[in-house]
Amino acid sequence: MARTAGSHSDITGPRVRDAALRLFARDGYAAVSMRRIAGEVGVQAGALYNYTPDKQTLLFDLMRDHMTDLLAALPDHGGDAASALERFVRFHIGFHHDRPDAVFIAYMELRNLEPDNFAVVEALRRRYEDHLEAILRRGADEGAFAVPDTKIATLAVIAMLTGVNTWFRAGGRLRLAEVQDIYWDMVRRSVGGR
Amino acid sequence: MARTAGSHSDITGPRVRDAALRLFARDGYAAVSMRRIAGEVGVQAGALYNYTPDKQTLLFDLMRDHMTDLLAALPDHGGDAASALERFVRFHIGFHHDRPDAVFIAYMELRNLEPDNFAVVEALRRRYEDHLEAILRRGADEGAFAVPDTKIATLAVIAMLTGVNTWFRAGGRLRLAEVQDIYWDMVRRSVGGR
DNA sequence: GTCTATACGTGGATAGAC
DNA sequence: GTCTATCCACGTATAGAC
Repeated sequence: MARTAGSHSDITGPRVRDAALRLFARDGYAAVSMRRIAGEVGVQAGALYNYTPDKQTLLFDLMRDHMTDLLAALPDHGGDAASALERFVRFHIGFHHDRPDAVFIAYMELRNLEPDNFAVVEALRRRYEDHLEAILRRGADEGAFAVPDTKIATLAVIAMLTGVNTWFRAGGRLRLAEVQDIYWDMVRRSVGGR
Repeated sequence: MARTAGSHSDITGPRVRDAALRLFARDGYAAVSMRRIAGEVGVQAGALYNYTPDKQTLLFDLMRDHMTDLLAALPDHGGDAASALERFVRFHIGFHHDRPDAVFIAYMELRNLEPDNFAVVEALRRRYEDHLEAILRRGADEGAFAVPDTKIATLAVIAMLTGVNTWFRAGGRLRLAEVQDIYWDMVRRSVGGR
């Protein structure tokens, strides 16, 4: 309906983002040129600027959208604290496993964001941490958990869970569900649960 | 000792490495130019090549030396498994806290190592993991720990501990010794100790 | 919307004087 | 050992034709 014949903007745009995501994850933002992204998509470098004003915005959009998706997908944290924590652990591992490139970029490329963009992404990340901390604090208040410091416990748990992405590969010794079981066991113990 | 008058090689060399360490940690290997390193040291770019054959070797030397120092500083793992694990936890946090730049580079710049260099650094990292895994396995065999999978527990513990460097700053709410206490408590619980 | 062509800066690394 | 000067490749981004 009223789209110019031969227009590819609705297909090329996502392809630019996909290529950038993959290349940024593999080689790092600073090491990836616009020419290389264009090459992956099959267009010339100049054509990329129909889809992003510049390289920085391309990175920022990828990171912000990843964080937004992450927050939107968070499981409900109702019910008792222990089951809410279990849902969080399994969710974190599963969600991150499904998006290894976006996760890697979200953790590695923070320093390549310009200050204003950094502030936006950092605020989103903070909201994610707050979600977990609320679960831990509720469990501590109810006596279900034994955590001396909920903020530190939050950071420790997230660091532990995110580490899965550095080594887990489908088709290896363990299935994802087994990894989720093992980590849930370790997280539960670490916060003094049960 | 027959050193040429005016020679600074024994002082400029370390200064080149120090500057590279700091700049690589702050902005990333790919984003730091040889000119900028030279500027920090107070020499011209060409002079750097008296101290390193190229930029890649400069990065590699920093990473390899860091890993070598880390392995050399590992505490003895004798005694019972629980106390060996406690020593390891306190050591890891303390050692990493003392060298934030080197630690950051060791984790962030692996992908910028050329294949042969990567293999060397990866082998050293593997030896560090094996040290911890040996403690966990001994504890599991002795019945001191309850870990379903020592390899996963190893990676989980290291990820959790290394995460301290992303947020802890001296002069904040907690002293380092308190952080070590809290993490030792969480690690001990996570492997089912005591 | 994509192309070619290009402006313009900066990168790693080297040559040769001092 | 350090300097200046330079080579040449590659970076981001833009202009204007189609």
